[in-house]
Amino acid sequence: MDEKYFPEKVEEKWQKHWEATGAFEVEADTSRPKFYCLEMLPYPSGFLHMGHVRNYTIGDALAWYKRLQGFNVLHPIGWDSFGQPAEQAAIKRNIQPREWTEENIAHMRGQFKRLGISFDWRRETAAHTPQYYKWDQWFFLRMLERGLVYRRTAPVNWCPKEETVLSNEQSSGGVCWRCGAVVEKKNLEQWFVRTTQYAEQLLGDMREIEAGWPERVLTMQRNWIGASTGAYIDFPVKDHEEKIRVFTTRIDTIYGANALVLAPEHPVLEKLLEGSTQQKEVIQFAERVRAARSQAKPGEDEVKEGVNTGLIAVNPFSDESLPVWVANYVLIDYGAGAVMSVPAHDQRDFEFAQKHTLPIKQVIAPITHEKEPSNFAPQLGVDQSVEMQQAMTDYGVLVNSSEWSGKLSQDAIAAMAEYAEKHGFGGGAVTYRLRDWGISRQRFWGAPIPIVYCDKCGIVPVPEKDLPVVLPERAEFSGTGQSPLAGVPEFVNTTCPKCNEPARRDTDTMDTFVDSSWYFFRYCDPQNGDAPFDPEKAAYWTPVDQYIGGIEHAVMHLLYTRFWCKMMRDMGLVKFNEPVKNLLTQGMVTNIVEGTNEWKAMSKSLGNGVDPDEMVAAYGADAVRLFVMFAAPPENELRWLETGIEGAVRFLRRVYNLVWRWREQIQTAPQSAPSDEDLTIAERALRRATHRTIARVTDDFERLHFNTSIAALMELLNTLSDFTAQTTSATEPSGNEKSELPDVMVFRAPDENASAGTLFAVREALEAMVLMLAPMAPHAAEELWEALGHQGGILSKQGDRAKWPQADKELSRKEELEIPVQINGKLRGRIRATPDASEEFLRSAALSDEKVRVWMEGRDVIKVIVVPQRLVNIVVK
RNA sequence: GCCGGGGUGGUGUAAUUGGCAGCCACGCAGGUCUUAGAAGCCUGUGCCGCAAGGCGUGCGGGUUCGAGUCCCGCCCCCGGCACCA
Repeated sequence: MDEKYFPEKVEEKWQKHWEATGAFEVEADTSRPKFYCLEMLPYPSGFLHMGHVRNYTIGDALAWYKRLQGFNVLHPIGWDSFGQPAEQAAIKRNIQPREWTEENIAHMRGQFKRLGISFDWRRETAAHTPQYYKWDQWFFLRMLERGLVYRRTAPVNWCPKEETVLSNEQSSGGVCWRCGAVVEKKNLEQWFVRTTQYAEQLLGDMREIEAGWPERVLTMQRNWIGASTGAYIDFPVKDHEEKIRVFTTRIDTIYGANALVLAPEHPVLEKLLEGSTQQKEVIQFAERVRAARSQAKPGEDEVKEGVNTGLIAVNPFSDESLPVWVANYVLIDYGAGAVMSVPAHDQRDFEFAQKHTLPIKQVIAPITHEKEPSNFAPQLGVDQSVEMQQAMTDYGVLVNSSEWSGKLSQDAIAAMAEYAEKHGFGGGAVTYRLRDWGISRQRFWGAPIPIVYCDKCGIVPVPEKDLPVVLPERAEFSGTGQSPLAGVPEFVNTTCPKCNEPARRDTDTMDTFVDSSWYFFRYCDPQNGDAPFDPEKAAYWTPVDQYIGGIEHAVMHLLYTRFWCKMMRDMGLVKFNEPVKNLLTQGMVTNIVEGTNEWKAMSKSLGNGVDPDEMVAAYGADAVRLFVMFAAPPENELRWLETGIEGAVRFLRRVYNLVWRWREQIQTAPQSAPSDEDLTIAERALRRATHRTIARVTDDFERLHFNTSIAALMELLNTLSDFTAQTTSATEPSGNEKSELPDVMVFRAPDENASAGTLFAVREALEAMVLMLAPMAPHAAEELWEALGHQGGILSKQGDRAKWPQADKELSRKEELEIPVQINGKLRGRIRATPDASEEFLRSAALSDEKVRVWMEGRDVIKVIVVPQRLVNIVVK
């Protein structure tokens, strides 16, 4: 140990030690409790940014804490190394994506090591290696067998900037998740994963993770899945066999239906309109709508427009004839792609009816307190299109609804669905907003889809023995909107696995969210050549105990990985429903934008980025990590403040100096605690402070309140500093020491005759503090732990392995309390008492306190409230 | 519009169950050391007031001996979704 704290030197020393001793390497061991601590894997963009530093620092703190608590901790890292930017770099710098990606990984790996993040590096995986993406392809084939992957032509989201298809999740809000470009609609043949098959489970199983996931994320997923309970109804069409199915949540309003409205793309139209004079008009209308949509901006509502098809449907409840319309406001991929239009009770139908002057019929009356449903006599005409200003969408009482009139909406909804089912024209149903996951990407840098197209045999899956379908080393990146793989003949041209005739490979690659859906299972068994992972090994480590990452993946990655887990469960690979027990979404790291007073996420374009490497060079990794953990709770925004890091270094230096000062003397401290009588008041107080701090910090770690645990450690340091000052002889340091080390705080030597009690209390405090500091500042902690006389490192595998300190319950209670005394709720005095003081004692002590008496003069005591250990409140009049 | 989260000093924040509002840190001010500065150390720092004291957790009400915390109404900020039938 040097006299002065040199972070660079200390950090290098311990990083080498960890590497040499394999300190963070773990194996499954059923005799020990496990803890799987996982941070979302990074995209290898080239450089770690402060957001990464925060993410991995949080995870690392937890990993250290759990190790010290005796858990077998899996803390792995890997790379989300497929994806769009590698291709852009290829175009821009004339370098192949692989080269670019691997250079970036090498650099970022170095950054991680300089930060001292405690990964088991032997388990490192990268999505772009054939050893990894082989299993993406394997999963694809397994899902294909199970009907969970299928190919179809569908209108898909197209990012014009990246020239590829996006999933619904990736184009949420009408913009590309990565580049922000406004997405267009394109009709393409694509591979889809049947996520909708698990919609119900994706929603229902949330119960299992409710306690461990942020409300925000659960809500976002719930909204995204969007379950809607209602009923479907099949409407017969006059002169046709086909029926038209609609979905509605308001079957109680069915007597108010004035039309059926279909989405322009509805498949049933083709048959129904065959030979009809209206056919042409409907087709033209559909074309017009599609053209308008491909140029529409997100958030802009179209004007409701439609055409009458001339078809007539029959309301199965009322036998009324209803015209069948096609309109732009009905969505093909939600519900049944058709609705019954009830303008009186649905705002959209109302607007449509106004536009096309269709009749409006009220069938729900509002409930008022003056009129009971039983004696409500509707005096309503049939057409209210003149009177009504907007739709009445509330529940109410049914009117104008034949025998259903007089029922309440809630009751009618259930009864009418049941009636429809009984009579065979409908029934209760739940529909979901969630759509299937389109995974085809017209990109080069991804896992090739293991499919071959043969003129004779059609779509043929690549046999498992031929996996992986390896990505070619190079391709041309022209930006033509077609996959670059299509321009690589040696890749495209192959033979059909079935008939051996010439055939063509699928030239799309998989969405990179496929890679990240199961990577943390691969970490459990990263070298496996025969399977994605050994289910037994995964059974030990998974599910993930704590997952940490950004909120931006609330719906995309976290929904896909939940789906994947259920799919793997049904394949027998895992035994649970949910892959992640606890989720922490960390907040953004922001910095002030120069010339403004706005805090915004660090970014190149705003010029407010801070380079982690520079910070580590200037202050040390430990100080950077400590500040990041201290400045705000993990979920909050973190405002970057250089003065804050300086504060963190100051704290570390003070701890360091204190250890330096005591390191020799405390070697002679007694091994077991002296009895209370052998301790001075100050020594006892220090011991109590130590144990109270242990209790607080432990509790804070359990709740992931890292910022308050650091505050508690700072308090202990302040207490220890005061204690040290008191027990130190008043002699000044010699002039020599000063001049030799002018910029170091020079401490006076502790009293050479320090009592055994002092030495014990100080050592206890220092050891506890150093160990509790290890999660945030592991390098400094290691150095100090060694200085305190321990060999082989904190995680030493030989005997002297450190354990998280235990709080002594008795000691962590306060010896004496200051109990506030209030008069009529206002603080007027304080009394001293032990924690076990009786109510009676507190009461009389409070009433006889001098300060309190002054305030009671001339007034009557009405009541005295005594809360033991807390306060006394005297009510006077 | 619907759903979710939030509003506490100059700043980041803290406050198991309703029980001393503001821990810890940043910043600021004063002091000490120094030829001077930096660093370090010490003291102070919610607002008003010389003080006694009063006021104070977005606003207005309520429950309670007692409310940052619970209830009702409102305002504002952030995030998500949005023609979802």
